[in-house]
Amino acid sequence: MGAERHNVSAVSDSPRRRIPEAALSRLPLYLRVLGELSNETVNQVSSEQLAELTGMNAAKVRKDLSYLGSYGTRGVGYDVNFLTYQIQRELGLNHDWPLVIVGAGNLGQALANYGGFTERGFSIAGVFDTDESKVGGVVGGVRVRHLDDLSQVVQSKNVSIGVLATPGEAAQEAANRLVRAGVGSILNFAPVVLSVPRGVSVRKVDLAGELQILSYYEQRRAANAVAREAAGAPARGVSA
Amino acid sequence: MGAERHNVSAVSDSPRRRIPEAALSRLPLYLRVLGELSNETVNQVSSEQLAELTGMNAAKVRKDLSYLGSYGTRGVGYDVNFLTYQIQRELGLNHDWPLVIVGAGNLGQALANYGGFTERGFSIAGVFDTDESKVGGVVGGVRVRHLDDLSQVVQSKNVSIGVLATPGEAAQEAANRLVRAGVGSILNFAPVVLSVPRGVSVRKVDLAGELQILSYYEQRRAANAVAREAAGAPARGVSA
DNA sequence: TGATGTGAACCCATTCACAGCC
DNA sequence: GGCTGTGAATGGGTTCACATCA
Repeated sequence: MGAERHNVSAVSDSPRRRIPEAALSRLPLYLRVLGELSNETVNQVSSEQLAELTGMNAAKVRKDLSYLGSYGTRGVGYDVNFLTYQIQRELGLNHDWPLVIVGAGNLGQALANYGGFTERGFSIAGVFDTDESKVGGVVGGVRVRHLDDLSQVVQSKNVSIGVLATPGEAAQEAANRLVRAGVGSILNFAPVVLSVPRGVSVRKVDLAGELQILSYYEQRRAANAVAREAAGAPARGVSA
Repeated sequence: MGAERHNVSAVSDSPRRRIPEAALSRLPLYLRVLGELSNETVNQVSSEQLAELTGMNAAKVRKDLSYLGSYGTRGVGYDVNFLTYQIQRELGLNHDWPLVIVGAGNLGQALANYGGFTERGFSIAGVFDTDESKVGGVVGGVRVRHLDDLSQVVQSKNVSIGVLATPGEAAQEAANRLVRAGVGSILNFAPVVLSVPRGVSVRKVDLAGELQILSYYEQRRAANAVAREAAGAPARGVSA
């Protein structure tokens, strides 16, 4: 595929250097911890401390942060508020993002009620469903609308993020509607692999899958316990 | 730190070869797709088809599956039911896993009601909270108990997986209780980095963090659009 | 002095490409 | 002939270790 090495002289230069996916996925974590430090009126923090608080190691923290620019002070550490600002800026969190939730079942309702989204600057522009018995109800302080109104809301409120919380059967069609309405990113809770046009970003959260992975660890732990009992050795854990 | 290189000759050798974390995390996905194929009474599937259905590529699928053993047939593909069985077996899904949910707020209730867990063989052995106004209520068909009863339930029902859905402030203490009660794996929805004894497995689901990552993509998309407008070039998307 | 920022080394994950088998 | 299973090659991510600078 594209064998470009220097992505320098692109169209007026990419708006900002691209952050590696793995590092990007940790920025929200740093952000949260920094927020807590700020509440405790801590002003400076070292990569060592940040590593401790996030369960990472210090070198990784420094490398991750270095993708944002050189915002630390050698011999001192990072200014908590300044670093917070820079991460927010990089993630695009310096303004609110309206989002829509599609699916007003158990999960959709919970997500609408879940304070964590609005707390972090994501306002809920609408909750949608096709089930007439749900339409008209109020969820998370928002009236549930029929999915047919999706496009209108997305456009009038400039929504670019959609949260998909339908049953699996309805997910692909709902995703199509989101895309047609103009949504560019989808957070998918439905147990389905979505097919979307190139350019649309999808992240998937697989709740049952997470449990299945834990099940694997538990099974190993159990098997180890049996093996240990047979041998009489006092080893512990599964090294997760 | 620990400079152990070969962890081979441990106690009586690990009960089964260890599956690389990355491959492990995809097994639930394969499993789900296989389940759908089975419903459609498809008997055989090639790595190519599985790749198509899961959004992976064929080589990755084959390598992932090869960690389980050699369960395919050259020139033919994989037997859907047999492969399903082998993955389930590897993940420890050939028996039910009881779990407890700690936190009966919005998220805890939603998870209890969410059919996806029980559908996949995880029964809910109990829902717990410390809030007296919640204790005694019924959620997901289960009575909410006081957190003080956790240990008793975990032990009598042999629970080894805990789902943590408390507010951040309560999460660490709740995790301590889970561990003390004997739970070995925790699925953590609280916006907190848990500290647990070595040997306990934790997986974290960061709902707000997922949105923040999408926000990054959207911000880039927006910036690209501006740059394109300035140049008049017809490129599309953010290459996510 | 002490902590950042970063090449280089290392390690794990993905992809390639083909031998092996049905 | 066709598809799996897997060594080898590649690539990305993590860690090391140190030059750099407040």
